[in-house]
Amino acid sequence: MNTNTVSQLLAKDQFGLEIEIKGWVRTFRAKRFIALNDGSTINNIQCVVDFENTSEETLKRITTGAAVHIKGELVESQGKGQKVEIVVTSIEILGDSDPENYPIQPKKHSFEFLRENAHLRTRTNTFSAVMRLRSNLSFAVHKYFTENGFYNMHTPIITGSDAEGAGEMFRVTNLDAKNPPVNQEGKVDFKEDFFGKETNLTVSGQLEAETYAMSLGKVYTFGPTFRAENSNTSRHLSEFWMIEPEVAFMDLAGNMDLAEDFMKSVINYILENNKEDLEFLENRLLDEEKTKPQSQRSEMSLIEKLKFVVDNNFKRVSYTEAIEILRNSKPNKKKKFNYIIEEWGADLQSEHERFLVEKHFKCPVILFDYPANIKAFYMRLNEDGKTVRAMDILFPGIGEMVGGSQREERLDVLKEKMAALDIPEEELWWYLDLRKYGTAVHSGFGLGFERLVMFATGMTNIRDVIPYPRTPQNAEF
RNA sequence: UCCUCUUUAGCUCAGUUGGUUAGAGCAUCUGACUGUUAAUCAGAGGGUCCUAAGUUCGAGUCUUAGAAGAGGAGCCA
Repeated sequence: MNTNTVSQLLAKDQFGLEIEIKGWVRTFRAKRFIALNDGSTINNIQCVVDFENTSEETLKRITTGAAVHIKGELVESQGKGQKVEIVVTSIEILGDSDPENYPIQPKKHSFEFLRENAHLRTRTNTFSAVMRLRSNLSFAVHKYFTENGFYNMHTPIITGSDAEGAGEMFRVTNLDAKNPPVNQEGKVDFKEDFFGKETNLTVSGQLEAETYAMSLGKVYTFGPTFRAENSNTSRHLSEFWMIEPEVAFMDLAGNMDLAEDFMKSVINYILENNKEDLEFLENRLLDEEKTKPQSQRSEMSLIEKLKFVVDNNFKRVSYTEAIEILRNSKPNKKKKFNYIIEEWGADLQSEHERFLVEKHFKCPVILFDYPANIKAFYMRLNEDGKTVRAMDILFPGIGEMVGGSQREERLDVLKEKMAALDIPEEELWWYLDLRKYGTAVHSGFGLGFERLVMFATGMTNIRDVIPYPRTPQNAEF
Protein backbone atom coordinates (compact mmCIF):
# COMPACT_ATOMS: atom_id res chain seq x y z
CA MET A 1 0.00 0.00 0.00
CA ASN A 2 1.23 3.46 -0.91
CA THR A 3 0.38 6.86 0.38
CA ASN A 4 -0.77 8.86 -2.60
CA THR A 5 -1.77 12.39 -3.38
CA VAL A 6 -5.28 13.19 -4.53
CA SER A 7 -3.77 14.36 -7.80
CA GLN A 8 -2.14 10.96 -8.41
CA LEU A 9 -5.25 8.99 -7.46
CA LEU A 10 -7.55 11.00 -9.72
CA ALA A 11 -5.23 10.30 -12.65
CA LYS A 12 -5.31 6.53 -12.17
CA ASP A 13 -7.39 4.39 -14.49
CA GLN A 14 -6.86 1.03 -12.81
CA PHE A 15 -9.57 0.15 -10.36
CA GLY A 16 -9.56 -2.19 -7.37
CA LEU A 17 -6.28 -0.85 -5.97
CA GLU A 18 -5.80 -0.81 -2.20
CA ILE A 19 -4.77 2.75 -1.38
CA GLU A 20 -4.14 5.17 1.48
CA ILE A 21 -4.68 8.89 1.48
CA LYS A 22 -4.30 11.73 3.97
CA GLY A 23 -5.98 15.08 3.62
CA TRP A 24 -8.53 17.55 4.92
CA VAL A 25 -12.30 17.21 4.73
CA ARG A 26 -13.91 19.86 2.54
CA THR A 27 -17.50 18.68 2.94
CA PHE A 28 -19.21 15.63 4.38
CA ARG A 29 -22.54 14.96 2.74
CA ALA A 30 -25.33 12.61 3.77
CA LYS A 31 -23.13 10.89 6.37
CA ARG A 32 -21.62 9.05 3.42
CA PHE A 33 -19.58 11.24 1.07
CA ILE A 34 -16.37 12.97 2.05
CA ALA A 35 -14.90 15.48 -0.40
CA LEU A 36 -11.21 15.20 0.48
CA ASN A 37 -8.49 17.64 -0.53
CA ASP A 38 -4.75 17.52 0.16
CA GLY A 39 -3.55 20.56 -1.77
CA SER A 40 -2.07 18.57 -4.63
CA THR A 41 -4.83 19.67 -6.99
CA ILE A 42 -7.87 21.92 -7.09
CA ASN A 43 -10.00 18.77 -7.29
CA ASN A 44 -11.28 16.74 -4.37
CA ILE A 45 -11.50 12.98 -4.25
CA GLN A 46 -14.79 11.50 -3.08
CA CYS A 47 -14.46 9.00 -0.26
CA VAL A 48 -17.52 6.84 0.37
CA VAL A 49 -18.05 5.92 4.02
CA ASP A 50 -20.02 2.83 5.00
CA PHE A 51 -21.86 4.78 7.69
CA GLU A 52 -23.96 1.81 8.81
CA ASN A 53 -20.80 0.07 9.99
CA THR A 54 -18.98 3.16 11.28
CA SER A 55 -19.41 4.34 14.86
CA GLU A 56 -21.58 7.38 15.43
CA GLU A 57 -18.70 8.91 17.38
CA THR A 58 -16.37 8.70 14.38
CA LEU A 59 -18.99 10.04 11.96
CA LYS A 60 -19.47 13.09 14.19
CA ARG A 61 -15.77 13.86 13.98
CA ILE A 62 -15.77 13.95 10.17
CA THR A 63 -16.28 17.70 9.92
CA THR A 64 -15.23 20.45 7.54
CA GLY A 65 -11.52 21.10 8.04
CA ALA A 66 -10.69 17.87 9.91
CA ALA A 67 -7.50 16.02 8.94
CA VAL A 68 -8.10 12.35 8.18
CA HIS A 69 -6.18 9.24 7.18
CA ILE A 70 -8.22 7.00 4.93
CA LYS A 71 -7.54 3.47 3.75
CA GLY A 72 -9.70 1.92 1.09
CA GLU A 73 -10.21 0.73 -2.42
CA LEU A 74 -10.05 2.90 -5.52
CA VAL A 75 -13.12 2.18 -7.64
CA GLU A 76 -15.02 3.56 -10.59
CA SER A 77 -17.59 5.99 -9.20
CA GLN A 78 -21.20 4.88 -9.07
CA GLY A 79 -22.40 8.45 -8.99
CA LYS A 80 -22.13 11.22 -11.56
CA GLY A 81 -19.67 14.06 -11.17
CA GLN A 82 -16.46 12.11 -10.75
CA LYS A 83 -14.72 9.25 -12.50
CA VAL A 84 -13.11 7.57 -9.50
CA GLU A 85 -13.83 7.41 -5.80
CA ILE A 86 -12.55 5.61 -2.73
CA VAL A 87 -14.60 3.01 -0.88
CA VAL A 88 -13.42 3.58 2.68
CA THR A 89 -12.38 0.52 4.70
CA SER A 90 -10.90 2.48 7.60
CA ILE A 91 -10.85 6.12 8.61
CA GLU A 92 -8.69 7.66 11.29
CA ILE A 93 -9.27 11.22 12.48
CA LEU A 94 -5.80 12.78 12.65
CA GLY A 95 -6.96 16.21 13.74
CA ASP A 96 -10.44 17.35 14.71
CA SER A 97 -11.92 20.61 13.49
CA ASP A 98 -14.68 22.06 15.68
CA PRO A 99 -17.43 23.04 13.22
CA GLU A 100 -18.82 25.63 15.65
CA ASN A 101 -15.62 27.62 15.49
CA TYR A 102 -13.84 26.74 12.23
CA PRO A 103 -13.92 29.95 10.18
CA ILE A 104 -13.88 28.34 6.73
CA GLN A 105 -17.44 27.18 6.22
CA PRO A 106 -18.71 25.27 3.21
CA LYS A 107 -20.08 28.46 1.66
CA LYS A 108 -18.85 31.52 -0.19
CA HIS A 109 -16.70 33.93 1.79
CA SER A 110 -15.67 37.45 0.90
CA PHE A 111 -11.99 38.00 0.11
CA GLU A 112 -11.91 40.61 2.90
CA PHE A 113 -12.95 38.00 5.44
CA LEU A 114 -10.47 35.46 4.09
CA ARG A 115 -7.69 38.07 4.26
CA GLU A 116 -8.31 38.24 8.01
CA ASN A 117 -7.95 34.45 8.05
CA ALA A 118 -4.95 34.35 5.75
CA HIS A 119 -3.52 31.36 7.61
CA LEU A 120 -6.56 29.30 6.60
CA ARG A 121 -7.51 30.82 3.26
CA THR A 122 -5.47 28.39 1.18
CA ARG A 123 -7.99 25.79 2.30
CA THR A 124 -10.37 27.36 -0.21
CA ASN A 125 -10.37 26.57 -3.90
CA THR A 126 -9.61 30.08 -5.06
CA PHE A 127 -6.61 30.65 -2.82
CA SER A 128 -5.14 27.21 -3.28
CA ALA A 129 -5.34 27.75 -7.06
CA VAL A 130 -3.78 31.21 -6.79
CA MET A 131 -0.90 29.99 -4.64
CA ARG A 132 -0.18 26.95 -6.81
CA LEU A 133 -0.02 29.33 -9.75
CA ARG A 134 2.24 31.70 -7.83
CA SER A 135 4.59 28.83 -7.06
CA ASN A 136 4.74 27.68 -10.66
CA LEU A 137 5.22 31.20 -11.96
CA SER A 138 8.15 31.56 -9.58
CA PHE A 139 9.64 28.36 -10.91
CA ALA A 140 9.04 29.51 -14.51
CA VAL A 141 10.97 32.73 -13.78
CA HIS A 142 14.06 30.82 -12.67
CA LYS A 143 13.63 28.33 -15.50
CA TYR A 144 13.48 31.04 -18.16
CA PHE A 145 16.57 32.88 -17.00
CA THR A 146 18.60 29.75 -16.35
CA GLU A 147 17.78 28.37 -19.80
CA ASN A 148 18.75 31.68 -21.37
CA GLY A 149 22.21 31.92 -19.84
CA PHE A 150 21.47 34.22 -16.91
CA TYR A 151 23.05 33.87 -13.48
CA ASN A 152 20.85 34.27 -10.45
CA MET A 153 22.23 36.89 -8.10
CA HIS A 154 21.18 37.55 -4.50
CA THR A 155 21.30 41.30 -4.00
CA PRO A 156 21.43 42.57 -0.42
CA ILE A 157 18.21 43.15 1.49
CA ILE A 158 19.81 45.56 3.94
CA THR A 159 21.27 48.40 1.95
CA GLY A 160 23.59 51.21 2.91
CA SER A 161 22.85 53.49 -0.01
CA ASP A 162 19.79 55.67 0.05
CA ALA A 163 20.24 56.98 -3.45
CA GLU A 164 18.25 54.40 -5.32
CA GLY A 165 15.45 56.89 -5.54
CA ALA A 166 12.72 54.33 -5.94
CA GLY A 167 10.68 55.43 -2.95
CA GLU A 168 10.45 55.81 0.80
CA MET A 169 12.54 53.30 2.74
CA PHE A 170 12.20 51.29 5.93
CA ARG A 171 15.05 52.03 8.32
CA VAL A 172 17.00 49.12 9.75
CA THR A 173 18.40 49.89 13.19
CA ASN A 174 18.99 48.41 16.60
CA LEU A 175 19.38 51.75 18.33
CA ASP A 176 17.09 52.33 21.31
CA ALA A 177 14.02 54.01 19.81
CA LYS A 178 13.23 55.79 23.10
CA ASN A 179 16.70 57.11 23.70
CA PRO A 180 18.90 57.08 20.58
CA PRO A 181 22.47 58.44 20.69
CA VAL A 182 22.63 62.00 19.42
CA ASN A 183 25.50 63.77 17.64
CA GLN A 184 26.66 67.36 18.07
CA GLU A 185 24.06 68.62 15.58
CA GLY A 186 21.32 67.12 17.73
CA LYS A 187 20.49 64.41 15.20
CA VAL A 188 20.48 60.64 15.69
CA ASP A 189 24.06 59.41 15.50
CA PHE A 190 24.01 56.43 13.18
CA LYS A 191 27.75 55.93 13.64
CA GLU A 192 26.77 54.12 16.84
CA ASP A 193 24.24 51.95 15.02
CA PHE A 194 24.87 48.30 14.18
CA PHE A 195 26.44 48.93 10.77
CA GLY A 196 28.04 52.25 11.74
CA LYS A 197 25.85 54.07 9.27
CA GLU A 198 22.25 54.58 8.30
CA THR A 199 20.82 51.46 6.70
CA ASN A 200 17.50 50.59 5.12
CA LEU A 201 15.61 47.72 3.54
CA THR A 202 16.21 47.59 -0.19
CA VAL A 203 13.83 49.28 -2.61
CA SER A 204 15.56 47.75 -5.64
CA GLY A 205 18.47 45.44 -6.39
CA GLN A 206 19.15 47.18 -9.66
CA LEU A 207 22.32 49.09 -8.82
CA GLU A 208 23.97 46.01 -7.35
CA ALA A 209 22.71 43.90 -10.26
CA GLU A 210 24.40 46.34 -12.65
CA THR A 211 27.74 45.62 -11.00
CA TYR A 212 27.35 41.91 -11.65
CA ALA A 213 26.07 42.40 -15.20
CA MET A 214 29.36 44.23 -15.84
CA SER A 215 31.31 41.08 -15.07
CA LEU A 216 29.02 38.06 -15.42
CA GLY A 217 27.20 39.45 -18.45
CA LYS A 218 23.60 38.37 -17.87
CA VAL A 219 22.22 38.30 -14.33
CA TYR A 220 18.88 38.57 -12.56
CA THR A 221 17.65 38.99 -9.02
CA PHE A 222 14.31 37.76 -7.75
CA GLY A 223 13.75 38.72 -4.16
CA PRO A 224 11.81 40.74 -1.62
CA THR A 225 11.65 44.49 -1.99
CA PHE A 226 10.34 47.04 0.50
CA ARG A 227 8.64 50.39 0.06
CA ALA A 228 7.52 52.52 3.00
CA GLU A 229 5.10 54.50 0.83
CA ASN A 230 1.73 55.17 2.40
CA SER A 231 -0.05 53.67 -0.60
CA ASN A 232 -3.49 52.27 0.03
CA THR A 233 -4.39 50.72 -3.28
CA SER A 234 -5.18 47.29 -4.65
CA ARG A 235 -1.91 47.35 -6.65
CA HIS A 236 0.70 48.19 -3.98
CA LEU A 237 2.37 46.32 -1.15
CA SER A 238 4.92 47.44 1.41
CA GLU A 239 6.75 44.14 0.91
CA PHE A 240 6.71 42.57 -2.53
CA TRP A 241 8.85 40.38 -4.75
CA MET A 242 10.64 41.87 -7.71
CA ILE A 243 12.33 40.29 -10.71
CA GLU A 244 15.22 42.38 -12.02
CA PRO A 245 17.36 41.17 -14.94
CA GLU A 246 20.40 43.21 -15.98
CA VAL A 247 22.35 42.54 -19.19
CA ALA A 248 25.66 43.90 -20.46
CA PHE A 249 25.97 45.02 -24.10
CA MET A 250 22.17 45.16 -24.46
CA ASP A 251 20.41 48.33 -25.60
CA LEU A 252 16.82 49.43 -24.99
CA ALA A 253 15.44 47.54 -28.01
CA GLY A 254 17.06 44.36 -26.71
CA ASN A 255 15.61 45.10 -23.28
CA MET A 256 12.12 45.31 -24.72
CA ASP A 257 12.67 42.05 -26.62
CA LEU A 258 13.84 40.36 -23.43
CA ALA A 259 10.94 41.58 -21.31
CA GLU A 260 8.36 40.55 -23.89
CA ASP A 261 9.90 37.13 -24.50
CA PHE A 262 10.22 36.56 -20.75
CA MET A 263 6.60 37.39 -20.00
CA LYS A 264 5.31 35.24 -22.83
CA SER A 265 7.45 32.36 -21.66
CA VAL A 266 6.30 32.34 -18.03
CA ILE A 267 2.64 32.77 -18.96
CA ASN A 268 2.96 29.95 -21.46
CA TYR A 269 4.45 27.79 -18.73
CA ILE A 270 1.37 28.05 -16.52
CA LEU A 271 -0.96 27.59 -19.50
CA GLU A 272 0.75 24.26 -20.02
CA ASN A 273 1.16 23.24 -16.37
CA ASN A 274 -1.77 24.72 -14.40
CA LYS A 275 -4.71 24.00 -16.66
CA GLU A 276 -7.11 22.93 -13.92
CA ASP A 277 -6.32 25.86 -11.62
CA LEU A 278 -6.71 28.32 -14.50
CA GLU A 279 -10.01 26.76 -15.53
CA PHE A 280 -11.29 27.04 -11.96
CA LEU A 281 -10.28 30.71 -11.74
CA GLU A 282 -11.74 31.39 -15.17
CA ASN A 283 -15.11 29.98 -14.11
CA ARG A 284 -14.97 31.93 -10.87
CA LEU A 285 -14.53 35.12 -12.88
CA LEU A 286 -17.31 34.19 -15.30
CA ASP A 287 -19.68 33.67 -12.36
CA GLU A 288 -18.64 36.98 -10.89
CA GLU A 289 -19.22 38.75 -14.22
CA LYS A 290 -22.75 37.41 -14.48
CA THR A 291 -23.68 39.85 -11.73
CA LYS A 292 -22.35 42.78 -13.74
CA PRO A 293 -24.08 44.64 -16.55
CA GLN A 294 -23.11 43.52 -20.07
CA SER A 295 -21.10 46.69 -20.74
CA GLN A 296 -18.73 46.02 -17.83
CA ARG A 297 -17.99 42.42 -18.71
CA SER A 298 -14.62 41.69 -20.23
CA GLU A 299 -14.38 40.62 -23.83
CA MET A 300 -12.03 37.73 -23.17
CA SER A 301 -12.03 35.01 -20.54
CA LEU A 302 -8.98 34.55 -18.31
CA ILE A 303 -7.39 31.83 -20.42
CA GLU A 304 -8.17 33.68 -23.65
CA LYS A 305 -6.41 36.74 -22.22
CA LEU A 306 -3.34 34.72 -21.31
CA LYS A 307 -3.23 33.09 -24.73
CA PHE A 308 -3.65 36.46 -26.37
CA VAL A 309 -0.58 37.76 -24.57
CA VAL A 310 1.46 34.71 -25.59
CA ASP A 311 0.35 34.81 -29.24
CA ASN A 312 0.46 38.52 -30.03
CA ASN A 313 3.25 41.08 -30.15
CA PHE A 314 3.21 43.82 -27.56
CA LYS A 315 2.55 47.19 -29.16
CA ARG A 316 5.66 49.42 -28.98
CA VAL A 317 4.93 53.12 -28.88
CA SER A 318 7.22 56.03 -28.11
CA TYR A 319 6.17 58.50 -25.44
CA THR A 320 5.93 61.18 -28.16
CA GLU A 321 3.56 59.05 -30.26
CA ALA A 322 1.51 58.20 -27.15
CA ILE A 323 1.08 61.89 -26.35
CA GLU A 324 -0.17 62.51 -29.90
CA ILE A 325 -2.67 59.65 -29.62
CA LEU A 326 -3.88 60.90 -26.24
CA ARG A 327 -4.08 64.52 -27.35
CA ASN A 328 -6.33 63.53 -30.27
CA SER A 329 -8.39 61.05 -28.26
CA LYS A 330 -12.09 61.50 -27.58
CA PRO A 331 -11.84 61.66 -23.78
CA ASN A 332 -9.16 64.33 -24.09
CA LYS A 333 -11.13 66.46 -26.55
CA LYS A 334 -14.34 66.06 -24.59
CA LYS A 335 -12.44 66.79 -21.38
CA LYS A 336 -13.39 63.47 -19.85
CA PHE A 337 -9.88 62.96 -18.47
CA ASN A 338 -9.24 64.41 -15.05
CA TYR A 339 -5.87 65.50 -16.41
CA ILE A 340 -6.12 66.90 -19.92
CA ILE A 341 -3.07 66.23 -22.10
CA GLU A 342 -1.99 69.52 -23.57
CA GLU A 343 1.67 69.31 -24.39
CA TRP A 344 4.69 67.10 -24.66
CA GLY A 345 6.39 66.52 -21.31
CA ALA A 346 3.30 65.73 -19.28
CA ASP A 347 3.51 62.74 -16.99
CA LEU A 348 1.01 60.05 -17.96
CA GLN A 349 -1.66 59.42 -15.33
CA SER A 350 -3.19 56.00 -14.84
CA GLU A 351 -6.33 57.11 -16.70
CA HIS A 352 -4.13 57.77 -19.76
CA GLU A 353 -2.32 54.47 -19.45
CA ARG A 354 -5.62 52.67 -19.14
CA PHE A 355 -6.98 54.43 -22.21
CA LEU A 356 -3.98 53.41 -24.31
CA VAL A 357 -4.00 49.79 -23.16
CA GLU A 358 -7.68 49.03 -22.68
CA LYS A 359 -9.39 51.27 -25.24
CA HIS A 360 -6.94 52.23 -27.99
CA PHE A 361 -4.57 49.28 -28.53
CA LYS A 362 -6.39 46.58 -26.55
CA CYS A 363 -3.16 44.70 -25.88
CA PRO A 364 -0.03 45.03 -23.74
CA VAL A 365 1.80 48.22 -24.68
CA ILE A 366 5.47 49.11 -24.31
CA LEU A 367 6.00 52.84 -23.97
CA PHE A 368 9.57 54.07 -24.47
CA ASP A 369 11.75 57.17 -24.78
CA TYR A 370 10.23 59.20 -21.97
CA PRO A 371 11.12 62.81 -21.15
CA ALA A 372 14.28 62.80 -19.06
CA ASN A 373 12.90 65.00 -16.29
CA ILE A 374 10.16 62.56 -15.26
CA LYS A 375 12.49 59.56 -15.02
CA ALA A 376 15.37 58.36 -12.82
CA PHE A 377 18.94 59.68 -12.94
CA TYR A 378 20.57 56.47 -14.18
CA MET A 379 18.65 56.24 -17.45
CA ARG A 380 20.55 56.67 -20.73
CA LEU A 381 20.07 60.14 -22.21
CA ASN A 382 19.14 60.07 -25.91
CA GLU A 383 20.98 62.12 -28.54
CA ASP A 384 18.06 64.60 -28.61
CA GLY A 385 19.06 65.65 -25.09
CA LYS A 386 15.49 65.59 -23.80
CA THR A 387 14.42 61.95 -23.69
CA VAL A 388 15.84 58.90 -21.97
CA ARG A 389 15.90 55.27 -23.02
CA ALA A 390 13.29 54.16 -20.55
CA MET A 391 10.43 51.78 -21.12
CA ASP A 392 7.29 50.82 -19.23
CA ILE A 393 5.14 47.83 -20.08
CA LEU A 394 1.47 48.43 -19.42
CA PHE A 395 -1.02 45.59 -19.06
CA PRO A 396 -4.79 45.73 -19.27
CA GLY A 397 -6.35 45.73 -15.82
CA ILE A 398 -3.01 45.89 -14.03
CA GLY A 399 -1.30 49.03 -15.28
CA GLU A 400 2.45 49.21 -15.06
CA MET A 401 3.89 45.71 -14.97
CA VAL A 402 7.48 46.45 -15.96
CA GLY A 403 9.71 49.48 -15.66
CA GLY A 404 13.12 49.39 -17.26
CA SER A 405 15.79 51.31 -19.10
CA GLN A 406 19.10 51.34 -20.82
CA ARG A 407 21.52 52.66 -18.19
CA GLU A 408 23.67 55.75 -18.61
CA GLU A 409 27.12 54.31 -19.34
CA ARG A 410 28.98 57.63 -19.86
CA LEU A 411 30.73 58.79 -16.69
CA ASP A 412 30.55 62.52 -17.41
CA VAL A 413 26.85 62.49 -18.30
CA LEU A 414 26.01 60.39 -15.25
CA LYS A 415 27.93 62.70 -12.93
CA GLU A 416 26.15 65.73 -14.37
CA LYS A 417 22.73 64.21 -13.77
CA MET A 418 23.62 63.18 -10.23
CA ALA A 419 24.83 66.67 -9.49
CA ALA A 420 21.63 68.15 -10.88
CA LEU A 421 19.59 65.96 -8.54
CA ASP A 422 21.88 66.48 -5.51
CA ILE A 423 22.89 62.84 -5.33
CA PRO A 424 26.30 62.78 -3.61
CA GLU A 425 28.99 60.94 -5.57
CA GLU A 426 30.46 59.45 -2.37
CA GLU A 427 27.26 57.49 -1.88
CA LEU A 428 27.60 55.75 -5.21
CA TRP A 429 31.36 55.66 -5.74
CA TRP A 430 31.15 51.98 -6.60
CA TYR A 431 28.37 52.61 -9.10
CA LEU A 432 30.48 55.26 -10.80
CA ASP A 433 33.44 52.87 -10.91
CA LEU A 434 31.49 50.76 -13.41
CA ARG A 435 31.71 53.73 -15.78
CA LYS A 436 35.40 54.28 -15.08
CA TYR A 437 36.59 50.76 -15.75
CA GLY A 438 35.38 49.01 -18.85
CA THR A 439 32.07 50.78 -19.21
CA ALA A 440 29.60 49.45 -21.77
CA VAL A 441 26.04 49.75 -22.91
CA HIS A 442 23.78 47.78 -20.58
CA SER A 443 20.09 47.53 -19.72
CA GLY A 444 17.61 45.92 -17.42
CA PHE A 445 14.14 46.11 -15.99
CA GLY A 446 12.12 45.48 -12.86
CA LEU A 447 8.94 43.44 -12.84
CA GLY A 448 6.63 43.28 -9.84
CA PHE A 449 6.03 39.58 -9.33
CA GLU A 450 2.67 40.05 -7.61
CA ARG A 451 1.37 42.06 -10.55
CA LEU A 452 2.31 39.18 -12.81
CA VAL A 453 0.44 36.80 -10.48
CA MET A 454 -2.56 39.14 -10.57
CA PHE A 455 -2.64 39.09 -14.32
CA ALA A 456 -2.17 35.33 -14.48
CA THR A 457 -4.93 34.58 -11.96
CA GLY A 458 -7.40 37.37 -12.70
CA MET A 459 -7.32 38.43 -9.05
CA THR A 460 -7.99 42.15 -8.69
CA ASN A 461 -6.46 42.87 -5.28
CA ILE A 462 -2.72 42.44 -4.84
CA ARG A 463 -3.27 41.42 -1.20
CA ASP A 464 -4.84 38.22 -2.48
CA VAL A 465 -1.87 36.97 -4.50
CA ILE A 466 0.79 37.02 -1.74
CA PRO A 467 0.51 34.72 1.30
CA TYR A 468 0.78 37.37 4.03
CA PRO A 469 0.38 40.87 2.61
CA ARG A 470 2.17 43.77 4.28
CA THR A 471 0.40 47.08 3.78
CA PRO A 472 0.20 50.29 5.82
CA GLN A 473 -1.29 49.47 9.26
CA ASN A 474 -1.25 45.74 8.59
CA ALA A 475 1.45 43.17 9.38
CA GLU A 476 -0.68 40.40 10.88
CA PHE A 477 0.71 36.84 10.73
C1' U B 1 -1.61 61.30 2.12
C1' C B 2 -6.43 62.99 -0.39
C1' C B 3 -11.68 61.86 -2.03
C1' U B 4 -15.98 58.51 -1.71
C1' C B 5 -18.39 54.48 0.51
C1' U B 6 -18.85 50.72 4.33
C1' U B 7 -18.93 48.76 9.63
C1' U B 8 -25.81 45.16 12.54
C1' A B 9 -25.75 37.08 14.43
C1' G B 10 -20.02 32.68 12.83
C1' C B 11 -20.47 34.58 7.29
C1' U B 12 -23.22 37.70 3.51
C1' C B 13 -26.66 41.37 4.19
C1' A B 14 -31.83 44.00 5.16
C1' G B 15 -33.54 47.33 8.95
C1' U B 16 -39.01 52.81 6.73
C1' U B 17 -40.01 60.07 9.14
C1' G B 18 -35.82 58.40 15.65
C1' G B 19 -40.64 54.63 18.87
C1' U B 20 -42.67 47.99 21.91
C1' U B 21 -39.14 42.13 22.21
C1' A B 22 -33.47 44.21 15.91
C1' G B 23 -34.76 40.42 10.95
C1' A B 24 -33.46 37.09 6.42
C1' G B 25 -30.34 33.57 3.77
C1' C B 26 -26.26 30.54 4.56
C1' A B 27 -23.38 28.20 8.55
C1' U B 28 -23.91 25.61 13.45
C1' C B 29 -26.89 22.30 16.67
C1' U B 30 -31.20 18.63 17.15
C1' G B 31 -34.42 15.32 14.45
C1' A B 32 -35.96 12.89 9.75
C1' C B 33 -34.00 10.86 5.21
C1' U B 34 -29.85 8.34 2.80
C1' G B 35 -25.72 7.42 -3.99
C1' U B 36 -24.95 12.63 -2.41
C1' U B 37 -22.30 16.72 -5.63
C1' A B 38 -22.20 23.85 -1.57
C1' A B 39 -27.78 17.14 -0.62
C1' U B 40 -32.95 17.80 0.99
C1' C B 41 -36.98 18.59 4.77
C1' A B 42 -38.57 20.22 9.87
C1' G B 43 -37.19 22.68 14.30
C1' A B 44 -33.76 25.26 17.80
C1' G B 45 -29.88 28.26 19.67
C1' G B 46 -27.08 32.49 18.38
C1' G B 47 -26.61 40.17 18.91
C1' U B 48 -21.05 44.98 23.03
C1' C B 49 -25.89 47.19 16.15
C1' C B 50 -17.10 49.22 15.30
C1' U B 51 -15.48 52.71 19.68
C1' A B 52 -16.20 57.23 22.55
C1' A B 53 -18.85 61.51 23.53
C1' G B 54 -23.30 64.23 22.47
C1' U B 55 -28.66 65.65 21.00
C1' U B 56 -33.43 63.45 22.69
C1' C B 57 -38.71 61.35 26.96
C1' G B 58 -36.49 57.59 23.65
C1' A B 59 -30.74 56.29 19.12
C1' G B 60 -29.08 50.45 15.01
C1' U B 61 -31.19 55.09 12.80
C1' C B 62 -29.28 62.00 14.04
C1' U B 63 -24.38 65.05 15.32
C1' U B 64 -19.01 65.21 16.41
C1' A B 65 -14.38 62.73 16.99
C1' G B 66 -11.68 58.26 16.38
C1' A B 67 -10.62 53.16 14.52
C1' A B 68 -10.81 49.43 10.83
C1' G B 69 -12.06 47.75 5.80
C1' A B 70 -13.12 48.62 0.50
C1' G B 71 -13.03 51.49 -4.14
C1' G B 72 -10.67 55.54 -6.64
C1' A B 73 -6.43 59.18 -6.88
C1' G B 74 -1.23 60.27 -6.15
C1' C B 75 3.48 57.43 -6.06
C1' C B 76 5.23 53.25 -8.23
C1' A B 77 6.55 47.54 -9.43
